[in-house]
Amino acid sequence: MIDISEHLASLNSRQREAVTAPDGPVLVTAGAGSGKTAVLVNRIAWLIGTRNVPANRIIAVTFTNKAAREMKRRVQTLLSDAPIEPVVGTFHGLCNQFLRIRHQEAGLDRNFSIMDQDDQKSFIATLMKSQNRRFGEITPQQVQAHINRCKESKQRAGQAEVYTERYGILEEMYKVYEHECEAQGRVDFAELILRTVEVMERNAKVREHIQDRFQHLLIDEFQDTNALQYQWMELFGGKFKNITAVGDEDQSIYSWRGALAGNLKRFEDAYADALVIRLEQNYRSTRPILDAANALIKHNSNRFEKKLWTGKKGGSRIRFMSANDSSAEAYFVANQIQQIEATGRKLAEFAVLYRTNAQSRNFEEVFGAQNIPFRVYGGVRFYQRREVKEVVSYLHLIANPNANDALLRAINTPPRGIGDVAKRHIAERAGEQNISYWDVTVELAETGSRWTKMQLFVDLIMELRKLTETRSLGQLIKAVIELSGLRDYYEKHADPTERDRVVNLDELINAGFAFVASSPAALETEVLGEYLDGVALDPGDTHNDEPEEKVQLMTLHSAKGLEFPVVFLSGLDETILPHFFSTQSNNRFKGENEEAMEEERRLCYVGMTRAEAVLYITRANRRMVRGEWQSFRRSRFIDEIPKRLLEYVNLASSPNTSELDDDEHDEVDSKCADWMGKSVRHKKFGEGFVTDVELNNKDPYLTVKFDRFGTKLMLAEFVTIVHD
DNA sequence: GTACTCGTCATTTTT
DNA sequence: TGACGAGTAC
Repeated sequence: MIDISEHLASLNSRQREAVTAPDGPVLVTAGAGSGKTAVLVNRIAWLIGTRNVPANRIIAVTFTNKAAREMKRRVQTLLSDAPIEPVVGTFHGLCNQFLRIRHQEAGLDRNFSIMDQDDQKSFIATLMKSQNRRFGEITPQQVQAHINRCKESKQRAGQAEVYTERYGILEEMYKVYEHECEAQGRVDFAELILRTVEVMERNAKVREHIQDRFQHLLIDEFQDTNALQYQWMELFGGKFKNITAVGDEDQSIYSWRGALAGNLKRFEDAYADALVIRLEQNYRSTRPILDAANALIKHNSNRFEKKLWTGKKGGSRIRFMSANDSSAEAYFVANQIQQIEATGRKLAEFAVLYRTNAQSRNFEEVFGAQNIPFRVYGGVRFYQRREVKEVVSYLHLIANPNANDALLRAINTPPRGIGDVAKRHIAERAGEQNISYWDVTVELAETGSRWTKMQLFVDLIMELRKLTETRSLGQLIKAVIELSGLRDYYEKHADPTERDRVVNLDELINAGFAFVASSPAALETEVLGEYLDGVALDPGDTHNDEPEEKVQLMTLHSAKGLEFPVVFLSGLDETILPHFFSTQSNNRFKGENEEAMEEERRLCYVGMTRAEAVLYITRANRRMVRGEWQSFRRSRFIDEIPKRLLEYVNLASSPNTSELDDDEHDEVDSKCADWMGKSVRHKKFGEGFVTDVELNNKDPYLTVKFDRFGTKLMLAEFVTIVHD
């Protein structure tokens, strides 16, 4: 038995309650920075160490590979001697493992390959082209959205009733897509989960086996689960119902991808006996930051009321800067960073957050000019680069001869004289004879001298396939790059930006060698398959682990889950944050899209709660948008933050931040307590109750909801308390 | 079959 | 502004 009581002692009582909750469903709603990961990690360790649950009978699910790795690492640290690890992974990663083992039950090709969103889109585009017909207004993205939406609601092609022509085309393409995926052994992200759910539902033997095996199921970031993932949870945890779900509806920022924050409520309703624990103590941010974030998120109506608090004393006001234009905004940020850095902070402690990727340009230019090292997260990922994708499609074709679009990409890269005519010929013959592109290519190569170019390509692939048996992955990738002529092609290219691609080719070889070192697979041929899964499911960051001394630039979405001592939340302008699309109506009769607006507010909330000590909010009157100057008004979100928490600064301000003293805090808190929720009477408006209290120059301003006159803002002296 | 030019189009993107 | 795909010129 492993004693983790020492670790439990470092938790607060609510956290401890969650960690040591008895068997049965547990729902933890955990505010930003309230230690939800600590709860999950400690609960796993407690189950293994104290409750003697075998580690391999615990399954924990996260959304990102990074989070999964982190969780594994921390559990391992807590249980230093434990020989077996719990099963920890992402929804997609776990489903992939499930399907690899049971590809027969799932009706999948043994070597099925996984398509990421990009692959899926271009696959659909290719299919649409090969249909040789007009699609009117319908784009591949729309078909993709349709397919993914259907799969998320468990709908297969042809199951929906078709009322409009448009919908008919979408359904038709869905059918073609399904058929081609089947034929080529391709599986998209949604399919991984849908297939798993289907097998679990259909196959009682598999279901019972899995349900018996996993005594405990834990899910992180529950607000981000979609309908299908909820069903996955019900199936995997269906026998013991020892399900621990952790989430925060206020941090739900992926509803546009099908995430249903309502799953938290659904869980609470579905498992009536669930132990519900709310974590509201924040360990990350100072009080002014928290107060501001709380005040902001309170403007969302569709949420469960909760208030984050901290035991921390002190903390400076949020510094708000309104610049004349976007470059002044960036100069201000650069300037503040330089000044604060001089007082001893490291560059990696600063983060600049923005709503859209396009905003990073401002900062990149100015930081470059000011010699501030920075790192931009996101952008074009390593495995999305053209030259990398080219090598990867060779690998796909080597591993899976049915991968038609991999063949199409590889066969003429670098250019070797096999153009559109030849490709079309391949596609047609494959269609007529119902065989793969690869088989056609082999046939053509054998039929005569007219296709010598194809013979060379076939020889190349055959040779490379042979190498998989004797060479390591790194050597194989190297061979692909050399023998295909890709290296030569890029090295001799006239355009210098094209020549730079060679660097990425070399990096890819390194990645191949590094992967083998960390891969559990025994055979070289299996390593290739695992590597390709990883490319799709866990492309990782190219420069991930190096502890860099650089300012971090990223979108609000990618900042979720991270924290930084100093945060610059930039672009707080109407139509940027909140974004233009959420200020638009999706319905002719309503002014704004309320749901979308609330998601923007949550996004802003996520950004603010990333800050530990210092939070800046910046904006600009004018910005360059698509090559034109545009004017902006400040974001409504700024007005939703109480004035007393903001310090207005300008370009010339030094970062000596003004402390908000605790007395003032406490006074505010006690004044708020005096008035919050009380029933009051006003001479003219009659009776109502207090929904909010703000202090302005120490005078309490009340927001009062009157029975007959709606909501009014007024000084407290104009009303009298009727009763508590 | 390949290289260039022009027109179009622009949220967020864990997997 | 700038990235990307389609269409045109070699």
